[in-house]
Amino acid sequence: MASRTPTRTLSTAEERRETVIAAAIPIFAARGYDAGSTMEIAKAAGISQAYVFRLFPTKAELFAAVVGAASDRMQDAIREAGARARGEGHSRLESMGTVLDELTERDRDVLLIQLHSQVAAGHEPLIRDAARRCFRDLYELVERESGASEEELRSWFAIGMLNNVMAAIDADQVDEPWANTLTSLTGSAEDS
Amino acid sequence: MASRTPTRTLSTAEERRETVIAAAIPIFAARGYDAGSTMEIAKAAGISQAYVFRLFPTKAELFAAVVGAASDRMQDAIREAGARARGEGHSRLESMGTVLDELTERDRDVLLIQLHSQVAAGHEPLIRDAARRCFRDLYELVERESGASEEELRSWFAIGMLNNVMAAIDADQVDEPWANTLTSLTGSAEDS
DNA sequence: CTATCAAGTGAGTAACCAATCACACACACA
DNA sequence: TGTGTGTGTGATTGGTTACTCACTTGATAG
Repeated sequence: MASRTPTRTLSTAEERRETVIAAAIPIFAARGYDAGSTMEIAKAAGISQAYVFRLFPTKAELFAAVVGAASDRMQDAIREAGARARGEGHSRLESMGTVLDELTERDRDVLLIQLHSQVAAGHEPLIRDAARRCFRDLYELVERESGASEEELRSWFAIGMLNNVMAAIDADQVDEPWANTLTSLTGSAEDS
Repeated sequence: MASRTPTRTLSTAEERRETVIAAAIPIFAARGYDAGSTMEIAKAAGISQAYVFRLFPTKAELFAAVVGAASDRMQDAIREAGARARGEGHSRLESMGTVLDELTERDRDVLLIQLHSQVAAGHEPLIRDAARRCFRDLYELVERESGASEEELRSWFAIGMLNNVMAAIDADQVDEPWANTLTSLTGSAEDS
């Protein structure tokens, strides 16, 4: 024990946890909770698989941490959009709409993590809690930032879920009416 | 022994396939593609695991068949609602809205299968194709039955995806603002 | 130099799972 | 009665997985 003088703000183990989470995001995003293996993640993070389990007691807890990180990244994007809207005098609700488009284009992994957390929620209580927490935090943040009505919030989340699913099945690489309609972005006029 | 039981008929392979698909639906719905095992499905169908693989060459093809069956069940519900709307003189688009509510309440497994097919699409081409086919068929059917605009179709599917996700995380068992708003049904006026 | 303790690993283990295969049984028809 | 075809299974295989444990390394303080 004999601990003293916290000269380091982040412990090394804590830094490693960040590394592992960052390495796990693309893997879980691509393969999901069940099919994404801890061995693969360990290799991507440059550590042994054994050490993954020293940093996170179970795979489920690692995944829950990844979901939390993805949620944080979404929240940052939303706050940023809110601030930008205030700065440029746009409607805040309108700018909430464009957040989804930006995320769809730029941070696809985060959307996929969210989707995977929702389906893994069905058979892993820890993940179910993480997925619900993600919704609660997002909901309260968007409500605060946009001042939108319940009906508007419902639509916003609905479009978000549609975007997630379209990303998951790579619908933007299909040139058929359903794919074109369901992947068209919310904020943009079609040509510009 | 008990040598001569009168006329014990063996099932035809096609009948068995239907049985297996029916048995697989709740299992894949609850546990997803990766975590739902063929052993579990075989037991639920009352046959050996080996025979599952005689009826379906791979697990992915079994799952794709399950997705097809789920898609058929959704299409039936939609056609029925369309016919009912015509009979009762309701707006057809309006009745399309209530289809989702009914499915959410009555046929949750079908919604979950759809959701699971979408996430498994990411790492299994056969399933990706099944998921896309499901969307295309559904899209064309709803378009035909409702005569809705692209914007309306987009909203309809978006709400559908939101319902799927809320079902997956059992949001209706959470009494918090986000859960109450995001699970409120489309067709009903709100209570209290 | 040595004691200490956290960071980190190699080498497992037990369980599980998709897929295979040789074989048994039931039926129809000759 | 025999023969062929399709239904069905027990036993197994090769591979993967989450998770464990005994152990080493490296930094730091007295």
